[in-house]
Amino acid sequence: MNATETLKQHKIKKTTPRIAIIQALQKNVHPLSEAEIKEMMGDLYDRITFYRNIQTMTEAGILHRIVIDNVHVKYALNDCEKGHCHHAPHAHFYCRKCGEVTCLNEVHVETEIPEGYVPEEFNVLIQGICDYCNTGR
Amino acid sequence: MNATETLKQHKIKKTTPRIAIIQALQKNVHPLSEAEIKEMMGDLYDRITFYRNIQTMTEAGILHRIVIDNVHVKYALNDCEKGHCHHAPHAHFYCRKCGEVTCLNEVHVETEIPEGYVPEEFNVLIQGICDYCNTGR
DNA sequence: GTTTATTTGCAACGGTGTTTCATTTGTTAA
DNA sequence: TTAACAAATGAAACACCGTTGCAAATAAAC
Repeated sequence: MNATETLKQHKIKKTTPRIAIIQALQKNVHPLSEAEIKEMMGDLYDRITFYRNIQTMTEAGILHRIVIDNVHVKYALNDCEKGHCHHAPHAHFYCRKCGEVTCLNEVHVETEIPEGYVPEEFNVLIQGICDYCNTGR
Repeated sequence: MNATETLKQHKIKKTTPRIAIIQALQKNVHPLSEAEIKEMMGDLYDRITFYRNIQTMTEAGILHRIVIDNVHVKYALNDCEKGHCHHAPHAHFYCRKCGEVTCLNEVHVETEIPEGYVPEEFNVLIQGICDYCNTGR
């Protein structure tokens, strides 16, 4: 599905910066950082607009943020076809060497949640070394 | 165990700011934010020293950082006795209403990690509403 | 095409986290 | 105890991250 269709389907306005962000993410296998998206957007990039659109499109269900730590953040489309991110709750693998994030399969988390607590969202991040970095290719 | 013993046991120097940070965390059931620790430290707080000590003590195995999102970070002692944080890998519950973090039980994560990937660390954050906020007490 | 609501992009701001460096402090060993 | 050394502190300065208010531009609906 192309960027225009995606925006229409989620009922938010089709604007140049939004299309550019979606296309940048579509062109890559892995989730991207803001810097990477910025580079791909060229002149179309504006910091404030970027943050606002990330928020709007996250709320609209078009993409999701992947928080590695309080400094590193990546963005990925919910419907990316590559990997396993079909927006079923899934885990993310962060490679400490190359910094790439890979969306993993659906995840099952088992822990004891105290009486009365109501879970709404599960975030699972696995850190380590990816195959690429591990085997030297 | 008191703060001085903790530092000695982990073989790092006993300094005033470090003791103050540990004591602040010991006095509270829940993990604390920097702002909360700062308030408890009073004059003993210095931003740069704080960040460096968090890093030093994290590496030494005294405490751990809990990253909620790229803006909200909390800190907790590894051996807190309260809750379940005996430094076995555990999940964290973040209450979206009151902002408190609760350390949960040991966690078991099930997902399919691709061939060749070497996991080193699992981070699990569950977001939702805590009992306290849910039942109105 | 005109209207209307949304979005953009600028200015300005506050928070987060790091590096460099001189000074102070803690520890170890005499 | 004191001297000597290594480590930690705190000040200044910097780079990023993320948000808000507001006027101008733009998209969608009529």
